[in-house]
Amino acid sequence: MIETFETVAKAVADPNRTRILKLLEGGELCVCQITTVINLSPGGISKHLNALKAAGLVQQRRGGKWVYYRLADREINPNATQFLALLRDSLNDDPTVVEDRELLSHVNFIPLGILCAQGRAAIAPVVDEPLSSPCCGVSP
Amino acid sequence: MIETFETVAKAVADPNRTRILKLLEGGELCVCQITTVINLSPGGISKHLNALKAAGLVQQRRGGKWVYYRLADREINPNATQFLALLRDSLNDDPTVVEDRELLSHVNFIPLGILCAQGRAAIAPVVDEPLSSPCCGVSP
DNA sequence: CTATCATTTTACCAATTAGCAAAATGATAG
DNA sequence: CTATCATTTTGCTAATTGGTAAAATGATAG
Repeated sequence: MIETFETVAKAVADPNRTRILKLLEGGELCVCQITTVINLSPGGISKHLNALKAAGLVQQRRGGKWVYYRLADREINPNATQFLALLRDSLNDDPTVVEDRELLSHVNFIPLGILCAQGRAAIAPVVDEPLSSPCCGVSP
Repeated sequence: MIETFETVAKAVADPNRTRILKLLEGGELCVCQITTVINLSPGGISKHLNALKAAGLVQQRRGGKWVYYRLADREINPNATQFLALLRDSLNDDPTVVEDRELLSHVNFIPLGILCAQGRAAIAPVVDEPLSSPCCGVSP
């Protein structure tokens, strides 16, 4: 029992995993979408997702070619539910979380086929553009 | 910000530290009381307490020869407050936590001077006695 | 001021973990 | 069936962490 609690707390105690959980608060995502936003190797993301699943924090579903993850809705583990509730009220103003959400909003426009193939390159131009660079059509 | 959250979550994600926090829910305790119940080396306990303090989960107070720790009451860190609330509703039926509380109830009868000097030996006879050993005055 | 004693810090070891690259898996499309 | 492609698993390395023993600290009592 204390072991279960520990598993969940450990799963939450990693910044990349909390970032993933905060992303999933917006609804389910496929692995390559998560990978694009968090910017780790696919293997690394998969391992994190596995840790979250083992803790009962997320669930999986295959849809065609892709695997989608979402926050656990079925109550597998009461500890997990409580941690998810805590997390929902936390970090909403965290710069990294805000940035991830912003990036995700761009990612959402990209068809999965293209996104999975190209990864971050599919959105790179948007990413590197800071704010008000004098672009396209400003008078010489 | 996410770093603070991570610090708190990491602090909670260790079973010996959660045991300490659950003990402190009953009120402040001096280091040697905690050491006796958790049964780690003093150095180890001190390090755990330091991690909890760094996370804003506990506070310190010196009283004469001894240092007392308690759950953070001043709101140092909103994350910490939330985790403490979560923890208060968790693990209350956990065997280890229950056992720790039981042991603490015995420890509470022992003057600190004796407890700090003798450590677990001061309560050892109670600890090893299971339940109904045929003791003192049962007919031959 | 010195000795004592609770606590903290330090030095070190064993175990765990996050990360990547590359191989393995397993589903889909032809 | 075979090829492709998303995801997972598998070594492997570097870094972190929990534990102890022992030295250092710092307050108290004589």
